[in-house]
Amino acid sequence: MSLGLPDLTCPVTEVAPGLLGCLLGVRAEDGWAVLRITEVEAYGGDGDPASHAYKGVTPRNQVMFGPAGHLYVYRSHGIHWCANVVTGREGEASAVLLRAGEVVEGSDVARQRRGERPKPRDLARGPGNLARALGINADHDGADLLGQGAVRLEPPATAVGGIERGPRVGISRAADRPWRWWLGGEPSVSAYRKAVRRVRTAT
DNA sequence: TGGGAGATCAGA
DNA sequence: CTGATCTCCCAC
Repeated sequence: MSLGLPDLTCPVTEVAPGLLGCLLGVRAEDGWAVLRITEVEAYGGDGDPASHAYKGVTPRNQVMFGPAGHLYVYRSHGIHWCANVVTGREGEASAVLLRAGEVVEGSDVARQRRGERPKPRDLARGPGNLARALGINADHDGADLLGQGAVRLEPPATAVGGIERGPRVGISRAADRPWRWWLGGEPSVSAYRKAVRRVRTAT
């Protein structure tokens, strides 16, 4: 049960569960929407082979090495955008992947961005869908979450409880680490899937 | 409810 | 060539 925002400079495995229930507001070109975070994953920290920062700084992951409280956005599978909250001390890359949430404001805009197909609970289910529902893209990479900018992170509106924990989704390395946390009973939480290596393309 | 395949591209 | 994914389609 947390009240305010967690201290983002703490170790990522402590910060991650503290982000559950927090609110993330995003202003994009086509509108403003707010989301209640219901599922997260920790990356980085001490030698995490599943982290984008595992092999050091690159143009893509440089935001992860910066100060806590900024948004790290990357392109996934050439199709989706995924958003992370950078944590820890400057220089030591670590971040919390936002995997799912419940849209609490601007659901009309979110619906417009996601299309008619998905059910209400699927609006921001899964990291790619979450980013799309909020209108997050490369423009938001590096955004300061604690100021009055386009992306803002705010404390939970109500007490948070019922936190559950388990292995991360869709990764092949260090797949056994229980670095995913979610709010039990929340319909927006991703279904667990093991990582599957693609076999090959014919010919 | 869950497994399998395709889409599509940036990173190393 | 692989991947911190999603959606559609099919079997059970």
